[in-house]
Amino acid sequence: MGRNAGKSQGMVESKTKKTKQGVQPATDAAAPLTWTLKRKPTINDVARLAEVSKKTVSRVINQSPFVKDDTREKIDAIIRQIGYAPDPQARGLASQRSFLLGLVYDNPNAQYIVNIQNGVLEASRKAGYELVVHPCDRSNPRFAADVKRFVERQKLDGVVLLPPVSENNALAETLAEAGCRVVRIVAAPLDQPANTVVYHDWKAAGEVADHLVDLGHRAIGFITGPSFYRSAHERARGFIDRLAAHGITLPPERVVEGAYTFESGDAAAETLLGRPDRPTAIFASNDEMAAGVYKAAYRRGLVIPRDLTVIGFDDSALASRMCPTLSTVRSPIRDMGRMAAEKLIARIAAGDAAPIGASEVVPHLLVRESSAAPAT
Amino acid sequence: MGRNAGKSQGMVESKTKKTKQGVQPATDAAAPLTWTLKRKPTINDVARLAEVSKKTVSRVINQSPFVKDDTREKIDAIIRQIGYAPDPQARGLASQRSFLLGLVYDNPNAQYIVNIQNGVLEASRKAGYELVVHPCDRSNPRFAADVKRFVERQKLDGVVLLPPVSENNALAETLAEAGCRVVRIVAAPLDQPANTVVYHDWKAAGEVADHLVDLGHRAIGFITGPSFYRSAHERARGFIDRLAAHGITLPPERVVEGAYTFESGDAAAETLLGRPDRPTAIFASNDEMAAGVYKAAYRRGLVIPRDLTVIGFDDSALASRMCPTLSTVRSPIRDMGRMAAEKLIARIAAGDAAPIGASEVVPHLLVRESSAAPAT
DNA sequence: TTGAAAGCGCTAACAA
DNA sequence: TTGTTAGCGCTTTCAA
Repeated sequence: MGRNAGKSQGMVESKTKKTKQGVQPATDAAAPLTWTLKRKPTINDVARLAEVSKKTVSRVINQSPFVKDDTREKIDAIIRQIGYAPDPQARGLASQRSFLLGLVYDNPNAQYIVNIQNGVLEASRKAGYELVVHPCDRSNPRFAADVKRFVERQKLDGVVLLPPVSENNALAETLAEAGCRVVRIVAAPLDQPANTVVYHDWKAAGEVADHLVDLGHRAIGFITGPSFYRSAHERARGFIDRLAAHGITLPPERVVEGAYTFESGDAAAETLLGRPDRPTAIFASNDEMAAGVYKAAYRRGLVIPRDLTVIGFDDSALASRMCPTLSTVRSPIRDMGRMAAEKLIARIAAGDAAPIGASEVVPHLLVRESSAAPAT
Repeated sequence: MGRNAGKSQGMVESKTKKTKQGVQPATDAAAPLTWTLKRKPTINDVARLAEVSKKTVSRVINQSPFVKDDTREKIDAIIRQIGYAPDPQARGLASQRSFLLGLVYDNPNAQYIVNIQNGVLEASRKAGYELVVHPCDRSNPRFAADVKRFVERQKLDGVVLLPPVSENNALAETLAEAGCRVVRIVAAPLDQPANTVVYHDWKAAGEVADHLVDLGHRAIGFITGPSFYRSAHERARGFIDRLAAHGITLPPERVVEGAYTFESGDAAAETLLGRPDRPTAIFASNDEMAAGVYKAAYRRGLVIPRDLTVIGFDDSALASRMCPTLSTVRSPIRDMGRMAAEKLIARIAAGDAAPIGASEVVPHLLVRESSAAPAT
């Protein structure tokens, strides 16, 4: 100890202390009724005008219960009168937080990002948080360190992780260890319920299977997502299991792996439709790929849905704009963003005390024009 | 003065000073070679290890030229060694900044937002800024005050405004008065070049006119954007002027105002195609509406492009995924975001000193499958 | 070229 | 229930 002790103190009485105040009332006695300074009011101004200590004002700001009602009202009135707003930087510096939430993603789907983002914003706004967006690149070996650095430097109060980066357990742990609350949006439960918003794509994929079978399709093609996406697994599992329940097994040549891109959907459909007995229906694991199927069908002169039923997944903007409109699965994406942010905020507010139930989302099938019974 | 003077000083020597340090080397003398503390290193740690004052470290961090090279290298080495990173909150509190950029928008087009956002992120990352996104709602009467409050509270170093809210001069002025640098992305010059990235949609719309005329179209339908969008005006001006240059005047019944939405495009096309002598080509002021035109044509059994040529604007994801693919105008949206952020950062760095040239963007026409000569 | 000391605006620990 | 005091980690005069 004592390395610093006393070295920064001295006979300061004699020095002129430069305070930051601008114009002052002629006497210190009277509190001005209106705020006439250009300078933005600080907690000190509020304290002086209310004739209480900074700390009491601080208590009011932070909703401490240990303030007499009169005192609180008086302070609130002055705060409103002079338009005081606490400085988040100062607040954060003193309390080791930031009043900032983060959104970390590496998903290329713009519509998805914006929808989630809007949901997160809806909740965070309400609670007085601002949102810092932070795309990342899993292919970069330093990406986890980068994200950690971002979170630490900004002292983020919490972070929402989107798939597929949300599926990276190592990252989630790293961030949690760094003292940042994390909520992950994921396709399958892989963490405590308080830390995840889970969407059960497999159930919806099962609905797709039911739908196709109900229509009478037996020759069914399936384009999966890339194997490193959890959602791709879940969608495949739900679809295949449910088909099996109907006594249908997809032969390997009817299943093609796509990359969740338009081009890959086109190519996969080309493969499926190029075989001697082409399927009468194709389920593409997302809308982008389903659009690719449309293209392949268009090129071959096949008419949807007369010659081919096509089902997508995501209900992206595309789905309702295609001609014919695309049957697809809708997830309440924006709601998922909102739920994730709400979880985060609840945990921040409760100091992680209050247990927070699971947030589960079950998407559902929207039948549109691209569905029809197979030609007989 | 003296309101505060002396009241917070005293005989501090005798008090135990509670410093935040964790484990310390046994003696103050030797600087440890590696950083063994759990606590994140601060500027004080760097100063102590480098045996210089805080201020000198600060100078190094802030790239001050007034540091001897040896000193700088020594400090840099230690910074790297212990993995020190300055705390933006503390830095900001002391210097009245935040190292944060803002993105303010009220545009509903997700793809557009994300593209711009990515461009802004590309530039701001590089310069060590993080990005706070802030959608707003012009229909709310308090929206300008809200945005101002946001900018002031967060002490944003700069803000990028997207259209259409970027067209609001009052907002831009309010923010500038609040001391925040603003760069606007706009469809027509309405500010100093340093403050805007201008995209010349009218030129590209002219290209569309040339293209249609070259193909031989004379009966041309035009769906404009909503009149309160600057871009809608510019696109209309460019298109109509250029048609006029070819000696073509659009009769009023061939011009319908849309709302930049899919549905409005559908409805407008319905109107245009429902008239006795329907146009052989339709230029929709954005891709969303062009998709609506596809739908109306599909419903009426018209084949694009055989019966109808359709041109869009924006080169959204939709355009290349439609069947047939849509001829449209591509703006380098992401680049515009990057340019805007670069301007902001340059102005911040230069203290607004260095004049920054105009950033002008000229989009261009992409001819795809939806273009053809009119049937004869 | 460097350093000492005083804040930035707020919260925290402790005391009253 | 309220106030006092010492920081949070950095930059900024001003002086050396």
